[in-house]
Amino acid sequence: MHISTVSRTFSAPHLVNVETRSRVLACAEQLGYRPNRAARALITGRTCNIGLIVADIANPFFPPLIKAAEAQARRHDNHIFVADTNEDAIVEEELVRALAKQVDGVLLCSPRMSNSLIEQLSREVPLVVVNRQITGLPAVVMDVAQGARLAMEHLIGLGHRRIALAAGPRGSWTSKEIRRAAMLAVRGPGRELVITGPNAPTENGGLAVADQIQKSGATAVLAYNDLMAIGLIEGLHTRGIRVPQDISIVGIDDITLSRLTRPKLTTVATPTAAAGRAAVDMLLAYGDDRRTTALINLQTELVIRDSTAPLSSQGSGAAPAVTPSTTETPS
Amino acid sequence: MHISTVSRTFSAPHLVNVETRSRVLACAEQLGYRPNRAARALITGRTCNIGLIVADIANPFFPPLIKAAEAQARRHDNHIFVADTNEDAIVEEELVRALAKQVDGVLLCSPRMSNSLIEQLSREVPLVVVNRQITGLPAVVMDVAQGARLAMEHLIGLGHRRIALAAGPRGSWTSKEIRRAAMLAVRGPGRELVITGPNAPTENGGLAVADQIQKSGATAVLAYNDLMAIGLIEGLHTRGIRVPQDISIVGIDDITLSRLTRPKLTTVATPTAAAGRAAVDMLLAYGDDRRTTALINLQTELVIRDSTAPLSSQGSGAAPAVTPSTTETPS
DNA sequence: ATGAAAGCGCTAACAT
DNA sequence: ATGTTAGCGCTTTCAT
Repeated sequence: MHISTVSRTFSAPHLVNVETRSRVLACAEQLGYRPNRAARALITGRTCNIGLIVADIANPFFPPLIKAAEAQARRHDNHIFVADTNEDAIVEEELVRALAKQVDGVLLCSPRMSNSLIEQLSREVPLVVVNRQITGLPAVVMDVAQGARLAMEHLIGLGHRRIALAAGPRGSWTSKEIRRAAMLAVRGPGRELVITGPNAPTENGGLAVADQIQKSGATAVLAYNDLMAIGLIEGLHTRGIRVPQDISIVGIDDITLSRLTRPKLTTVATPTAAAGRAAVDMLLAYGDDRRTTALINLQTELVIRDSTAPLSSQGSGAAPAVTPSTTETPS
Repeated sequence: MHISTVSRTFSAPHLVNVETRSRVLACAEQLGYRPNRAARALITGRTCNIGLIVADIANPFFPPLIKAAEAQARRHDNHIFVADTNEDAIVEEELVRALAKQVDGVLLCSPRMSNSLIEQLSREVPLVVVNRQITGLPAVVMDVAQGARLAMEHLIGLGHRRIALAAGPRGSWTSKEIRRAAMLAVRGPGRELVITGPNAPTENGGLAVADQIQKSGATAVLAYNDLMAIGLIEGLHTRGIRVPQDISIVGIDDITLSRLTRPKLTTVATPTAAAGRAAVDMLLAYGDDRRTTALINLQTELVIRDSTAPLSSQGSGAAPAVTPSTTETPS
């Protein structure tokens, strides 16, 4: 029994006699033998590894995506390299190049690079982009534009007329989409959209815009993501502005946290786990017909909780609640 | 200029003429050439990859650890495979074996396997264990025993006498440590420790014990982690029991979330990022002298926030607050 | 159905 | 300081 038979037993079992096969398997079992995938990759060109590059592992938006992608990859006997760019476009590029040789493809989540750079990199290694749409590249996006529209319609329906948008970081496709959709949705007589940003997509980013929001006189805010929304609520709280009594806040993402804060956050739910799975599937399907540059657009939905309220029950906007209309008794 | 010179330029630059070296580097730059690390690993035996196995990526305890480990690994030009066991010991074993050949070592975070299995696996691939102490194996642990003691002393200092412990999952070393320390700390005249569990280390796990906690008559609870503590607060809330007025709750971990819930959670802060870094350093130092099985024990500290209060200001324990002593006026 | 041999991209002796 | 050679563990023709 010789080495190539062993190889066939693992990579093309049907080519080997049933009996020999089981003999090989028995030996392997006993010796704890497993084919070395790196060596195999050297000749087959397939590493069975996937790179997953995210902007910030600790941002609660990503872990569900990473978890789902990892599970899906493993279902197809692939493993996942995870890397964190710290929201830095330079690191991002370097990371793709560094991983290129040891993976079959890279999942680029919420990239901050330029389109042209991404296109260039996609010539060096198969790329699937998540949360961004680039002509000619396979992508998985979540329909945040629709989500932003729903959020704005919700706020308008509640009577709000002056609405603020706390935009996301520079280079974020998602932020641009939200901005575009928000402008469209708010457009109308007597309505106004105030845009602040760019902001860091974090709690601190939200804290930092509280001041501008207060001054803007907006009675409602759509934030780039839940983390910012939560920071913003904190910031407004310390300024004596109550949510939702004085101002309504809507987030985006529906991270686990948003069900647990007080008030519970009204938000646009994005299907992050589904996105992770879809991205992996897309990458693994790359080989089958590589010219098809698919685009998967996942639906979002508005989850109404406690951080939004009708304008009528509110004070006169983001100014501290010392106006006549706010003569409430403590309850 | 020949192939081995190119190789040397990258792996032993000092052995090649300065001029030739820069010529090689220039060419490489122009062609976008990078040494294939898988091929290199085949001969050197070093993959420059590290496996990181966690119980649940989506559990907010892990992302800061993963992020720190990834950053530290990259600082040493290593990459990280991340895998998720879903709290399943079987998956855990399979994962270690599957990764063994393509990494220089594996970081096993909060493993649920038996000690003997872990010892066996450590003979197949260098292992560093996080959040668990196994004689003879390099480990990074956080001193949760000390943390649990601090938490209990805090509660006792507040006048609590009947204290509950909401234990963690079966197989968790951390849970055992906490239990041991809690029993020691609570021991004393007129004091009693009520233990419930094992429980899932999640919000749902906390929700699920709310009932037992209520019936236990405890006036304070130490939970296995913040997630459980938060779930427990929710569960108690729906039963009309207020935290901290009716019952005090302490969590463990100090995840980001615990600063953002209402009430803000009193908790034991565990240095997860430091643990991630330390574990990577330990693994990379493995080669230097492999017999040294170090143990790093990181300090924890108590962070007092709003979920704990003196017994005197509380109702008569976990029973609904309809006792005479709770005749408070709304404020 | 199995064996023999070449070669994936690289490094590490060993020459020169 | 550079070239030559063998071989890491595997897969894949090509023979048999």
